[in-house]
Amino acid sequence: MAERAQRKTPDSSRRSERSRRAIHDAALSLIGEVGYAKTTIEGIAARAGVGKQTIYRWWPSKAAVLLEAFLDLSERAMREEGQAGEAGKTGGAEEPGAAGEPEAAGEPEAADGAYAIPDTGDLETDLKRVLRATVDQMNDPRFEVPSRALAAEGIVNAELGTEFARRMLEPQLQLYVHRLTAAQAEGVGGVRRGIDLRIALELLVGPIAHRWMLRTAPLTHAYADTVVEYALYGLAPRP
Amino acid sequence: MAERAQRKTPDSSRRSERSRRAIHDAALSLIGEVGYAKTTIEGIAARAGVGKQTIYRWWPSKAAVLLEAFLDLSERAMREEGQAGEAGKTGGAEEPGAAGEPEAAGEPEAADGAYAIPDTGDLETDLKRVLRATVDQMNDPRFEVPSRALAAEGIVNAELGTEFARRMLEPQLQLYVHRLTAAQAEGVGGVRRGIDLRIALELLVGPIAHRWMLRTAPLTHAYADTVVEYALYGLAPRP
Amino acid sequence: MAERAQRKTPDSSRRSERSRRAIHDAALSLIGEVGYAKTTIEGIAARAGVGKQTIYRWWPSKAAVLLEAFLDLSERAMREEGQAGEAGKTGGAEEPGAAGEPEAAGEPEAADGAYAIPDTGDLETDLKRVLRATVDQMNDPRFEVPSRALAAEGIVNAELGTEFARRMLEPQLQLYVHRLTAAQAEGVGGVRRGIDLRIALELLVGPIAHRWMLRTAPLTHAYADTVVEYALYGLAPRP
Amino acid sequence: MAERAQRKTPDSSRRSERSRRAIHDAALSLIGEVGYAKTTIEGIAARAGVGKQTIYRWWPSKAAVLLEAFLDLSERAMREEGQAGEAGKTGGAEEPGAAGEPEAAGEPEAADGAYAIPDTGDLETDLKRVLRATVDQMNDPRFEVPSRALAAEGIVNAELGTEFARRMLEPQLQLYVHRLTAAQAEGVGGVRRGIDLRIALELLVGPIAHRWMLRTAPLTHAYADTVVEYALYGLAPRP
DNA sequence: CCGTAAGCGAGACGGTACGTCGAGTCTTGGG
DNA sequence: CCCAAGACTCGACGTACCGTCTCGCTTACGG
Repeated sequence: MAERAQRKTPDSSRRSERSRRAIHDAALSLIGEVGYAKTTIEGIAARAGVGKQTIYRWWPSKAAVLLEAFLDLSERAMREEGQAGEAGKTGGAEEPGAAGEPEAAGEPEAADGAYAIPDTGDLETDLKRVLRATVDQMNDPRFEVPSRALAAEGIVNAELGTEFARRMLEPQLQLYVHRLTAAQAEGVGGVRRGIDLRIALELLVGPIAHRWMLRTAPLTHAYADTVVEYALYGLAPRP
Repeated sequence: MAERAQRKTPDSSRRSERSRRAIHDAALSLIGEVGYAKTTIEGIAARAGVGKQTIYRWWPSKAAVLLEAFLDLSERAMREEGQAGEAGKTGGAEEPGAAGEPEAAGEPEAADGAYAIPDTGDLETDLKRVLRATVDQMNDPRFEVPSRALAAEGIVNAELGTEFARRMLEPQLQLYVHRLTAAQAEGVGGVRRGIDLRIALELLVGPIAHRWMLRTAPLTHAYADTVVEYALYGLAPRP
Repeated sequence: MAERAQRKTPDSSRRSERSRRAIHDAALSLIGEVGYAKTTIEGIAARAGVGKQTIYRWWPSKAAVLLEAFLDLSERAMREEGQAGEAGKTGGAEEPGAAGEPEAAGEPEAADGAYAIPDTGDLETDLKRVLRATVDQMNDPRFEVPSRALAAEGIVNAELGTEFARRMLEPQLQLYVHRLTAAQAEGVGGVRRGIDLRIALELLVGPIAHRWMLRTAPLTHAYADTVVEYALYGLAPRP
Repeated sequence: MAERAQRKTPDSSRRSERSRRAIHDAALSLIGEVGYAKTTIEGIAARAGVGKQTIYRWWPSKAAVLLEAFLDLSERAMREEGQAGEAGKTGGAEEPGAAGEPEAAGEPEAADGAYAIPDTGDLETDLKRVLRATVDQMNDPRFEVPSRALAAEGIVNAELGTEFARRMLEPQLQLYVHRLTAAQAEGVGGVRRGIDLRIALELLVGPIAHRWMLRTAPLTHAYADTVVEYALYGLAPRP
């Protein structure tokens, strides 16, 4: 989306990295301060000390600016975390995915193997750990406003929604699929054969997203734990 | 929301029913035609043959107009359906709630008893029936655009989101709770004691909502069925 | 203008005198406070504690309300003055004429003879006296704002302008004509025969009005005196 | 007035001359067609094919637009006239001044010397000529509507009134002062020494303005002539 | 003496214009 | 040719009043 030109494809090699950064920062800070709806392109340009045209030249819409800025933010956040912590704790899921593909800029993305759901052999514990991390991230105010803005935009705007899902969410969701695949291979103590893992994943992640969306009740670790338990063992009485 | 005044509480007994209706209709048709973002208050007023002030007098925002119009639509749709069909088929869930209250009166929960999840004694079948109906409704183009618009607005705007959930979704969700409560009482073939029914419900409805939101894959009856099965019997191998 | 009906001539015998008065007062006070342009019918109605329709029923325009209110004011001012002073001093000219015909209400208008330019036999002195009074009235802040509003409206709106001139100004101007007629009869020390008195009057009153209109210089008694002298004896060197 | 900024002083060097012209033309034509009161900024913008903001950016009010447009018109009218005629005929007075300055430059008095009251040595004749021209201009329908609008606005709005007088009227009035000064130097057949020329001028011009304002009688050449005669030789019998 | 038909206060209504904001495009001057 | 700056056209915002139209209510009259 970043590379999409506006009229006659500007020469991206001459692009000012300084401006790009300033626009990201301005966009994120403004959205944090006044909300997405009241954030304007003009406002971003002014705060970034940039001409409006510089934004229009490189991005097709306000949402695209935010998406890129947010991707950048997540990536940076992840890198910091990755340095000092171990990978397992990191794995957010749902909203603010960790391993977005880097766009435009060329920094190599090492994540793939680095950020994975840990496999202690105990599926239940592993899933709880990851889902708790996801819940934490969703509660992090730094991420909440932009996440909501992007999710909202994505619900209504299919193109951006797809982009958002592909770049932010899918990488995370794939981690689940990996872990569940492993669990399915284990036999006992894992996941039943024949289970569609994509749907299995949604059984875990859907309820979290639902509660986040509707704000019907707070998102807590306890909630995450219960979701994992119910999903693994079902609602029906065990025979 | 209708009674909420704007500046110095207009006299709602003098309110023109004709205008209210025309505004609802204009709002829904415009949103269907050009989408929520490009629908303007000015446009609604023009199409409804109404002064802008008449909208501003009675609603605080475009979203509020749409919410009320949509509630009205659902209600009418329900009434029609209720006349010719039986209740079981009706029970939509997630998005476009069926049992909106008559909106002039203020009761938050109006699922008169008329609209309830059927209880054939077979929980799995009953849930599949309802979830399929929900899926159908989500795929109904008449509802899709406004639903997405309201959901998007609700994600970002907590006040409207709460209102939306309270008036559109909760009545439906309560139906699930009722049915699950009955199932829990049954003993065998139902729901395990000790299960938090609110969470149980989210296990069923969350995945549907998730897929609808992210558009990762089409929402089908088969999907609904699978979700019910996984939720009831768990992902783990049965002992 | 007051009697002109709006649609189907309301029954003026049932008219509320209380409202009429309240509207006059509200109109004058509002115009004094915020100026004519920012005075609105709605504002007058609100301050008068009157329904808007009551204004629209009896007056065709804001200007008409003001005209009537101002006429009323002048009349009352005159009556008060007339009680305690002698007539000669009173005679204002130009703008806020004294002897408007009373409208609608039936109070007898005694003015005609009462308010006249004094005839001491010395034309120059008499004219100075009257012109000084006119100047005083134009400088009276109580009259200035409404006068200017009405004059402005009258310049642009011929109908109202005529009405204004006829009811406010003409009575005053006629007084000049009377006095000049007498002066013309006198022979020496008066006005030359063959002089068109209407034009003579304008020679006296025009310069005052001009200066009032353009605000090029303050209106003073000295100015009035000089105008009288120049008008009587001409600009050219006397032979 | 054009350079006066609205909020944060736009850069007048970037100003679009095309728009300025279009706005002038639109304003004058609309005022001619529907009158000043029914002319709206929105209407001017629409007819000029210009955004409203472009008007609000450069002018503080509708009246200011008209003033500038009218100044421009007078200037152009003058230039045309000046090319083909001799100066004497030109001298309008009162309302639509002839010698507007080029307005981009700021000199308040631009009567280059080119436009002056002729001095044939016969003051009476000279004054009649000029006053007749003034009368003609006041009767010219092209000028009447805008003149009345500006005069009306100026009566009520001191700031605009002053501006109007300074830029439109004063240059003309100064011409009178020049001519009268010359006349005063002449001795016999001119103007008496000791006469205040400013007041003398008002004696000539005031009556014309008065009659124009009140519409009490038509403005004719004969009237102009009579005014000159009365003013020069006085109303009183000559000894 | 009692209905009934005004005038009245109140204020909702369909409109028009206001003055402002921001979108997205275009132009200018500087690096 | 990118960029900052910002003027441009356009369209929508939310507000203020317009002049018309009900509403109840009071008030005086005429059957």
